[in-house]
Amino acid sequence: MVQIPKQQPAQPSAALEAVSAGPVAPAGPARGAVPTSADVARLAGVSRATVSYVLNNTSAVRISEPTRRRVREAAKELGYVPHAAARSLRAGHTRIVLMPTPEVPVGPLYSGFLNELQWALSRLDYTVVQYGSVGLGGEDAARAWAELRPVAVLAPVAMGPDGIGILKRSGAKVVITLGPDPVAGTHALIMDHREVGRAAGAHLLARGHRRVGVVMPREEGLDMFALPRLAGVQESGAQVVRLPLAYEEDDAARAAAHLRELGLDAVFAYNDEYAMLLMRALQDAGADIPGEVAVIGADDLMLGRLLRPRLSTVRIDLPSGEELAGLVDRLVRDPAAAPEVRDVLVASTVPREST
Amino acid sequence: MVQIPKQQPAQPSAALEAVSAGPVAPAGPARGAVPTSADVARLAGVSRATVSYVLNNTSAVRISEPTRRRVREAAKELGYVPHAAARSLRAGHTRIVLMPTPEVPVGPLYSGFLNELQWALSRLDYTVVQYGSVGLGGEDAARAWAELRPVAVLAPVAMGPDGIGILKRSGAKVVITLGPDPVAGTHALIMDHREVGRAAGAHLLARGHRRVGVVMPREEGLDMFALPRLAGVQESGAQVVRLPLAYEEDDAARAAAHLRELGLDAVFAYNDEYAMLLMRALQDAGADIPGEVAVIGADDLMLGRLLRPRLSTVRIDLPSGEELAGLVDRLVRDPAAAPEVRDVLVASTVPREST
DNA sequence: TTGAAAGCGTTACCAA
DNA sequence: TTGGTAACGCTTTCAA
Repeated sequence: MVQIPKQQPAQPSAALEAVSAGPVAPAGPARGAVPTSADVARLAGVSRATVSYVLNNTSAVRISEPTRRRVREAAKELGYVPHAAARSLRAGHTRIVLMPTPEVPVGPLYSGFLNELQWALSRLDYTVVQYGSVGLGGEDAARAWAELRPVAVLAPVAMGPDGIGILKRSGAKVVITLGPDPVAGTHALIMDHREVGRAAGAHLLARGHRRVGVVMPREEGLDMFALPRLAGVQESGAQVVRLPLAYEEDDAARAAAHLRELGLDAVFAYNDEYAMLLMRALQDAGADIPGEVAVIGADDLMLGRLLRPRLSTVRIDLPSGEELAGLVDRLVRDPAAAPEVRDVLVASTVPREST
Repeated sequence: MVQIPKQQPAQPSAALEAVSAGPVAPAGPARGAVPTSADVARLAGVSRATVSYVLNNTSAVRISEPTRRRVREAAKELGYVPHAAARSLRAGHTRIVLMPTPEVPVGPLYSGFLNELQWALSRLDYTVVQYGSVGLGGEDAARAWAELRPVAVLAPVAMGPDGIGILKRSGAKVVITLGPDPVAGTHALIMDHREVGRAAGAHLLARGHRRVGVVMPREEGLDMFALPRLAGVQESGAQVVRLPLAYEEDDAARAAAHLRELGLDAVFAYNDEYAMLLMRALQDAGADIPGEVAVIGADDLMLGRLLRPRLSTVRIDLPSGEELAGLVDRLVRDPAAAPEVRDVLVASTVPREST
């Protein structure tokens, strides 16, 4: 209460400008400074409130046409752009949807899915933020994400109940987990890749193959999908041998030789790309496909249809990005809705010539 | 001045809490409300300033160990997470790097590149925001982006000088365009896909092929790359025929027939995937490759090595994501640096068996 | 129809 | 060593 009580609480920035820009009172924004709505107001000769009304087309208030024009012209002249952070600070919420990025390139199918989802969300006027958790554990990652106060989070499987609690408590209206298992207290899109393995295993068994090799990519980060796919094959009742395979020709040749030594009569190759790699190595070594060994991939990529023999595969249907974005939007509007658990991964075999 | 004038200007939220949560003054945050640093301060019995000092490890100030502990415990108990928007509002800047997403799936090479870049930026502690411009024209898009006050923008080619002006004026320290041509006033990473076409054309000419078909994907959005690649082939001096091709087997069969009718002796197939598609159609129609018609792709994907004949291709080297992220970081620290124009796309032919 | 002012959650200056 | 307070840019209620 000693000095400068509350003399001119309204125009502090104007004071700063006077210092840095030169002359006195009604100056424009300082050179190099970003114009604010106050600058627009000053230039248009109105109050900040009026500027806000005009630029947001607030319908509850009637502003005269001349005033509107003056404000708009001032805004344009200054190149004024509203400040999203300030706006959402005031509003108390954001339109941010957080999508933690998978750490690893994760195949054309899934990344296409994420991409589509992203676009669909943008179209619904959400701001999609990709956040790398970068070496943070579950809870630390959740805290980092929570700083952005996202209205919704689409979390990969790693997220546990604690992380979810942190996000919810920070104001996230919706947390949706994508993964093999539901997490208590939130919506879940179950994407159980065991189904993929099961489909492949059942198909191979039906064709009379018992001893099945399952390709396990050596590439980091693919375990997330590879392990459940393996488990699925095992559940189908086939006799399973793991075949580690790096995405390189040399390693494929080695794996092909190994596979023949083991006397396996079929291979589930993780996906179509690894299948193509391994199939080529087998053919180069003189193996007959599917006579000596049957090969099945997954993801139903175009390339499978182009191989000879044509590659059998497991087709994976994921919901469209638009559909999912719609779900997110619906849940944001009605956050009280009971946790929804949806099985969204549908696997079906596409028999072709390689099995 | 009728009710509740300005009695307790300091604790408005506390007042709200009193209403919704029950008892009087020093309550915790209202149930369901997001805890703020003020809540932490209250619980720890210190001021907000002290909370800030403790949680940010401000070195300029010495806080007693017991106080630190009290603050930290209070924060943990409440599940306090700082509010990024408030922080950056106060700070006057963000660590947001805006990366407008391409509207279309754009091939494994480029999307891998973007993905890598994104991770590298996260690792440098930037927040990467993917923004879909969704039908906004250049300037409107720029304005939408500017609302986030990004410290840096990595813009696709579309951005013109006006858009750049808007971003710069809104406080973006760095704008980098990715595209075929530099834009005045900013840094540019020149990715000139004509080089790809030139390399392919030169290679085919050197092998004695004159009449070259150039595959033009019918898929939307790929023109961005396809047109310059076409132009590059034309510049190489070959006689060029455009071959529109959708990424489907049927259309490939049609295109293959058409190509043979035209008597072309070589094809540059846009990329390896289209090359594989077309090559298969040609082979199925009984064409000898490279005897009757030579085929060259681009991007040097693994699949090219697995085809028979092995696919010749144009290898594209882009800088690593880490390198680029480093560049962004350097420019952010030194925004005054003269605009840098770097040619980052290096194309080299990888001759194999298909030419 | 317009304006004044409060307040969103932070941090940083200055005083105690 | 700690606390009070102003200020970041915006929206919105209340008054005029």
